[in-house]
Amino acid sequence: MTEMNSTEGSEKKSLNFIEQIVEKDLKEGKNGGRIQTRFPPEPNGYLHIGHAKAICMDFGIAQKYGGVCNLRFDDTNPTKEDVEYVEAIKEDIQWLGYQWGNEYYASDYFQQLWDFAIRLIKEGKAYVDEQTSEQIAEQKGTPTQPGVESPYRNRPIEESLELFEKMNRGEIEEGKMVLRAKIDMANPNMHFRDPIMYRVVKTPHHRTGDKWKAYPMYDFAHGQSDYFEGVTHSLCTLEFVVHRPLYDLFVDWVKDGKDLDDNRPHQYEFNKLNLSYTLMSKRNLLILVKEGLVNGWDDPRMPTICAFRRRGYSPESIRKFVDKIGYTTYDALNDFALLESAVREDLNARSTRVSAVLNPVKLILTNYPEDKVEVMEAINNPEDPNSPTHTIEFSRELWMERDDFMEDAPKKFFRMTPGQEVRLKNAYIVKCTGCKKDENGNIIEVYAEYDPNTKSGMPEANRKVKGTLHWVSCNHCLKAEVRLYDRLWKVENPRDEMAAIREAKNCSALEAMKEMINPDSLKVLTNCYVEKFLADAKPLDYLQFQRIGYFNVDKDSTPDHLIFNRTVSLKDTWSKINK
RNA sequence: UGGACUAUGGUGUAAUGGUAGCACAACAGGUUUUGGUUCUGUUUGUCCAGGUUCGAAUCCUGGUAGUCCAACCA
Repeated sequence: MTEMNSTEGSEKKSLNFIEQIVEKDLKEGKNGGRIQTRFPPEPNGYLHIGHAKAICMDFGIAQKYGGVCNLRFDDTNPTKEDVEYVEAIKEDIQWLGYQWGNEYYASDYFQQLWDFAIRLIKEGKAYVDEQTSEQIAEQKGTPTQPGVESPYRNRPIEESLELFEKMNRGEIEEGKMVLRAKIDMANPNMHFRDPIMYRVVKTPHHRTGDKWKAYPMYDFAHGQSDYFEGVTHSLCTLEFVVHRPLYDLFVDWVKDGKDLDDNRPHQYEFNKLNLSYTLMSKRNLLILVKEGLVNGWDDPRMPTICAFRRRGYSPESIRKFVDKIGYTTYDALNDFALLESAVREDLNARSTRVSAVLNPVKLILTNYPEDKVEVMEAINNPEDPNSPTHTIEFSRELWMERDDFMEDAPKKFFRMTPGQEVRLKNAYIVKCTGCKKDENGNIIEVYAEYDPNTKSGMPEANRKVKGTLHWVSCNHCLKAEVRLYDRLWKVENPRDEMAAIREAKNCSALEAMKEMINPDSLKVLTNCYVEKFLADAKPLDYLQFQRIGYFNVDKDSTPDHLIFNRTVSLKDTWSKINK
């Protein structure tokens, strides 16, 4: 955690608006000079990269200003939540490089919240409403029209008290009664129009079982939970701006004049992450998984944290990305290229360089002895001055990339073509002499002659040659499957595009998704060869297949069936020229 | 159309009344045993109209555009 600051925070950077607020509060001695935040996920799904942005904020602020960030599961809706998600969320946070202070649950406060609700009923600030949800919605009005008061609004306190108890004892069916705060049905802020505080849910809770039948709503739980825990800065995303007055009101009520006035949580909102070519909402991700459009929550094309991990992204690269996009109050759409540049920057510095041929064609060095095998030395990472090396065998028959040979090549093709010299990385300079084709004209073998005086390390090897190709020795390599991932969506803004398609065609979310999905988002290559050095590679090892991209071992890989994922390609200026 | 919030190059983000800067992207070139990396350079910006001020991206007024709010979700 501390070394993270030294690597990532070394550049001079201006403070974001939240940091400015925190520094000001600290200076003024608010909350006794204490900083406490929380990361409050609902355990109802997997964390995605949008959550990573919130995590970096919540944990980052506490870390930077000597405070604490607690993990609090916002588990107030048992119909959606499960312990399965609790564990996954904890794993993802830790993988990102953060550690919480305490592990809390909103369900820990059910009793305190209940007592508070009882107090509000007794003070005439809350009442049990027996109307249907449709009736309540109707009376709520619209943003442009005020609401009307419920006929139950002024019922006797004793009646509400008794009914509220019944709600919680399971004597009331779901949907038949709710507890509402008595505030202001005409308020221009919809959240003030007698918001629902409690509803009946009979699904057992993943932690409290069937102890409770009445559960608090988000607005009645969040601010109070923050207050109970001593949160000073309650950070969340922009869509909660309109909730803030209600947050403050409930905190005022629960404080009830106790405590110093500045000893209370304050909510601040920042912009959530929108990424181009990415669909972020949990609801839509769930459709992708359930309908089999992807292979699970950690399919490397998903924007979930576990998918990025499986795909070979480093936690540092995600933090670096979040740091680059910053925090503001503007609803931005971030370019996916920025994330890719962050992961390339990080992986360039740390990945082990290896040779892999994804689309092989045989290269025969006709003047190289048939039985000879040489062992060449390859540096693991040229970016690292202290880099170790590993060895790779060289022989007469090699695999090279099919794309690296052209019989009739354009001028700027610095690769294998008859009559032209190229360098074989870490080995010799060779001159192409021709090729052999099958009856359909497909190239099946490429021929070249090597220059024995140009082995890497020899003086002659310094001769200027335009191209350098990677290769593996046919008799000294491993067969592998390689999975190439591309963006899942064809359109830059899938969220807006999906809404537009659904509006135009009056179709389901699934149908709209099928229209936007990129059919080439996954290409599986089963006939690849990698150097032997990779036999022991593990899923979290960072690799660069030289001249191709960054890769890692997939979690499903076995010694008998090696599987690699492409994390991200290398920048490729040749393909641009070639277009 | 009631309320809340927002607007700086193609994208994101600084400048906190005093020289509009940085990153990504794009383009051109140097270096390179990865057409990678790296280095140098180039292009492109304060939504509009008024006002306050010696001075406005910044403050004020009015437009325009966008986001959010009418779950017994969080």
